[in-house]
Amino acid sequence: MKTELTNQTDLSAQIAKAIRDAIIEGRMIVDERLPSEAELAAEFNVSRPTVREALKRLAAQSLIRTQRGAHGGAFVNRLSYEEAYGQQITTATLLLSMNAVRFETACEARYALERACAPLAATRRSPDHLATMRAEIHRQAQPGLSDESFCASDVTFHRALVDAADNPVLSYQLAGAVEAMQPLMNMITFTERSREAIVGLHTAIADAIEIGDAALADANLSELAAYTLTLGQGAMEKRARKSPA
Amino acid sequence: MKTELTNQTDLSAQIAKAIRDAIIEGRMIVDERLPSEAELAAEFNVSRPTVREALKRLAAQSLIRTQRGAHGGAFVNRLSYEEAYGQQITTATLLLSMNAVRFETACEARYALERACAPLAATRRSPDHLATMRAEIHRQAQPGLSDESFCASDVTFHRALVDAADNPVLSYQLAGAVEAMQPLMNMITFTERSREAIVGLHTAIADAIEIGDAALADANLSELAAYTLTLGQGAMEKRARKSPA
DNA sequence: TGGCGCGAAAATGTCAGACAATTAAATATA
DNA sequence: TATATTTAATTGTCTGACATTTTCGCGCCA
Repeated sequence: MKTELTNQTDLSAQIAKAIRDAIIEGRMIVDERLPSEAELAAEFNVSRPTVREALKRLAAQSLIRTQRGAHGGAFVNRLSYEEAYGQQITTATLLLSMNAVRFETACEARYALERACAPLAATRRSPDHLATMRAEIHRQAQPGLSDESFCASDVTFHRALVDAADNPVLSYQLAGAVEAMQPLMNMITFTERSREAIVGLHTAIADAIEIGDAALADANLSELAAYTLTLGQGAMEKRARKSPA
Repeated sequence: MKTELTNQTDLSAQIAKAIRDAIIEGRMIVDERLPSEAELAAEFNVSRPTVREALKRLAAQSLIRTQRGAHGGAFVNRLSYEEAYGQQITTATLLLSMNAVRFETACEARYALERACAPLAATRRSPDHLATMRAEIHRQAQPGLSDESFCASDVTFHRALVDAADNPVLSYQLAGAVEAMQPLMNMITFTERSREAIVGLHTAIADAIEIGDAALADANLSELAAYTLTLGQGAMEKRARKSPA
């Protein structure tokens, strides 16, 4: 079968779209093998390099995977949560860094979403998630921890909190929101006092989650949100004074 | 400069990663022009088709755009909210459809996130967003509307609700959650009674948002969540009976 | 002097054909 | 029967060429 293409845009983009649509609309199912590159080239009436460019586009979105060898080829890939997390994080991080998103905006979004998880987390938290949260709190209390490590630990803590809600779709959505904040948080210099305050709130949150008190967890998260906001605004002001427009 | 590559994986994947890292880490800024394909080929010591495959991978993620012609080339692309929405939606939709996510899980995630927006929406809603919500409610009350159109209108209504929170980062995050639900919702056959109930709740939500009553909006959203859940469970049961495993 | 057309140059887009590398199945061999 | 070898299919990569698009500058003419 020869499939018609216009010559308005890149052929490889059109071919990629045609295959992507087939996958999204369910005309191709998971693990189904696509025709070989040579066959696709014949079908779309283009050369093999052009087909390959199209396939690479799809591979970049984790829509297909390729195998070499005799019974190799391109297969429709089951999009795993891990892959989806990764794409989410990349996209969210770039979106924030490239669009001059205000610290307040990102912070508000992140804590609004995180508070949505708190009630579920309070109900369903497993010992595992609680242990992770406690371990990260302990790490954060270590003196001599660099600001970067402190932030990284903060991210791990919050992801454990989100994962405690035991809803993979929520975890997927939140991955971007939590991780993309890290570059912004990394701009903050954490004083000993501010670390102490954060560790205190983290502990309060973990306690509330442990005893299953959703309202208390929510209240503490709110407080943490407000505190983070003031820290961030301070850091942003300092930056602004150093390099005025 | 010659950049070394291993021969463990695809060269094009390695090249794409090298460039992607440069963009993410800020070593290349928005609108900066990449070296020409020939120059990249020389730098990485590969052929031009290989470089092109790498560039197509990046283009698929909207990280670069290309221009033909004399002063053309590949440029670092400012990731717009629109592009990010699109990727979000594609990824979220596939994630749900390919991983046999239960209706309950998706529904819970969506409404949890949406309720996070409600308080902000109640504070900040613009006449524009309210008008969109009212218009969609009106459309939903039309008799003879197909189930698909009803669902599409539902999505528009909820996106207006989310956008009313006036936080583009939140809107971005929620785009996937709201849109990805549509295929699942499309499986539901809406009776006249259920449409009436939904329109009623939508109206109650819009009213609460309009008068700025966050708690009332939240309560109505909760009720809508619960109602949607029962509708969905009914539909899933019917499907299960029709085609038992 | 000022606009207009036209060609040169630079870059991406596409093609054709070849060879390398990898993998699984079929076949031959001990 | 178990193992080694061949073979075929397929993706990965390279080379070289040509097509197309776009900008720049030059010469021409009013």
